[in-house]
Amino acid sequence: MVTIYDIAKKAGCSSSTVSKALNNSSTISKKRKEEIIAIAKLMGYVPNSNARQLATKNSWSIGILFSEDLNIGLEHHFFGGVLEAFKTYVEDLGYEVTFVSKKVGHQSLSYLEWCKYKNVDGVFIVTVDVDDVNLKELTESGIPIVTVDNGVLNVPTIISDNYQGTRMVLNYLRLKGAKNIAHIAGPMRSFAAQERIDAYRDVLTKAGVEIDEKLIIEANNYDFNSGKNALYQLVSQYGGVPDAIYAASDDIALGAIRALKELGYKVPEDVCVVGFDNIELTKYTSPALTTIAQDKVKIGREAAKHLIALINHEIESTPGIVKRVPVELVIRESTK
Amino acid sequence: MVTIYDIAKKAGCSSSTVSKALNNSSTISKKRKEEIIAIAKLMGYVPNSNARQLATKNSWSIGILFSEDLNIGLEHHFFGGVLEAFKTYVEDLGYEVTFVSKKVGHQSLSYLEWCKYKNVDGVFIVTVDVDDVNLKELTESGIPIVTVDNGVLNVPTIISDNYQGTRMVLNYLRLKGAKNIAHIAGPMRSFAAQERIDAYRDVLTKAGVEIDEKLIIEANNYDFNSGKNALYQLVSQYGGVPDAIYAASDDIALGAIRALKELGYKVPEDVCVVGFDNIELTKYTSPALTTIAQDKVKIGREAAKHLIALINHEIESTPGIVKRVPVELVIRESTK
DNA sequence: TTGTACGCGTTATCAA
DNA sequence: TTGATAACGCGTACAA
Repeated sequence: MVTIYDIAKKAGCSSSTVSKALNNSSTISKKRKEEIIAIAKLMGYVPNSNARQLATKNSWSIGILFSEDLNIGLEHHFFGGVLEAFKTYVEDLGYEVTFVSKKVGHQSLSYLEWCKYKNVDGVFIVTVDVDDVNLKELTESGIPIVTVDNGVLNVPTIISDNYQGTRMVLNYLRLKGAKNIAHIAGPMRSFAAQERIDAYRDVLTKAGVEIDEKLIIEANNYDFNSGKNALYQLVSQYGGVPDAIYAASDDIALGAIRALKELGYKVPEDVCVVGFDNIELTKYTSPALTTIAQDKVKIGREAAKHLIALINHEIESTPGIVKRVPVELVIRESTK
Repeated sequence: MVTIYDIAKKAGCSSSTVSKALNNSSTISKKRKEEIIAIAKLMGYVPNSNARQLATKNSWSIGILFSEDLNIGLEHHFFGGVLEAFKTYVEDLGYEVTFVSKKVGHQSLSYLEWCKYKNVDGVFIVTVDVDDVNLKELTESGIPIVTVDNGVLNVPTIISDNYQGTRMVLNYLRLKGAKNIAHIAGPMRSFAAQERIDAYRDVLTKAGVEIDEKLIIEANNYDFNSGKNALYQLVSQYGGVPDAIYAASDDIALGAIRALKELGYKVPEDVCVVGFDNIELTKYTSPALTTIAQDKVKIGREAAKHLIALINHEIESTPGIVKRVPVELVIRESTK
């Protein structure tokens, strides 16, 4: 490893002069500076992150909280996409991105301890078990934090505009002539699920439609099988099929469609179905799914922007939703 | 921030004694040790990563090379899943996981420079543009590296057993009575694509089947549209449809199925189609896809194991495939 | 404009 | 068993 001392020796100057040259200080002659930079390059000098951070007390690093305790992880297209956009944005600003861990060497640490250990400038909570005992300690620590929808609400949150999405779905379905529109909600522990069901009620009520509670059902989870089960329950409690179904996720919608097929119904002829997310493959299912597209890239980027602003003290941390990202209605074959 | 000096003051001893207590040295009395640990806990002491790493010259950190220059990224289920399994494994051993970046602060760095800057113990190449000029420098640097299939072959590689998978597909299809079996290969810049097409040729030849070059076609990419286009080309060059199609990825298979439908063919009645990957949603498409399941978790974990062994000098680095992970044939509705 | 000297928080050596 | 003291590599007052 070549250090600034090695360079100093070769350049015939002191280490501090080298340091100045490398950090383009203004208190150094242009000639010396270029000379030193040339030598540094020649010798293959690379600064040492630890020494630099120790001296400056400045980490330029961001922690990612991505818990795999849940059955939702990196491979989940939505969170994966959001994280990628986030990473791209902050790396371009010169930050490094490290996963928050619960261990360092042989020692176990809490999230907060790890963040202090690494002296991260901020944390992006992507997914986390909201019941994790370590979580509260972290969110209340004062370290800049942002999150995307995942139920942690005492932290600045970037989230899709669920109301807008729901309104677009319902208006579209009603325009198409659907009278009774059911809603298969996501699990209520998810904030997005709550927002969507609230919006469903609100939009219909404002449109003068009386809410039929039999048309509402909560899925156990966001996945395919939960959607399938929910559909069976819905048909049973409603005593038949509605004109249309608004599902809280694409996976739920696909599960519902599968159940409908099993029951002998056709989509969209007998029932229209709309999902939420716009995951890649819904383009290719048959019928291709009409859905609300969430803007993963924008969500990730907005989360990054917000976190950087917090880090730079340009804004104050305010718990709850700080940014709503517009969604889009993508019309395909599952509605007519 | 509380340091070992603060603890030393409170405990009435020297900082070096504190250090010993905290690192469970054997040259310290049990009583002192417990006393100091108690005080440290009371004061909320957390060690400083930078200072420790600077002193020990030991980083306990692994870099992840995950390039988003390609149109394949974190949101890709396969690589996302592999990375997650990798991360879980190494974090449990006490390593921290950081994305390799091309910038630090305002300065641009090559991959290798970044790795030196951070002093990482090893690198896991998940995805990368194989033509990246920075890549060679990194792979030849001597830093422990592993990768999974992505075309970088001068590095220890963990990969699915493509031969086994191909053989299972072909045997199965032939058993079902398929005479002419087409292969829609992946792009040849991918090593897995090459392996699969080679296996296709070899297995059939060994079974006494003469290879009909008209039954082979290379898709431009691994995605849906490439599969769709490839199918049209295949039908055109073959002058009809074969009994069965073995596609190099699920996305390709789904694209092919879509094209077949457009042409008025039924799957599996007229043509059987088999994919490769077993991505989540293929369970739910109609027809549900018969495919070869890749074991993402095992691949990620094996990559982790191998890298750790390299880091610990338990093994030597050998370029090329170091581990083949078994695959599994998952039979669903797209074959009969 | 340059160099000296010290601090960042920790580990490690060696003498006490 | 404990405690000075010197690294580790870098940045930065402050003096020259």
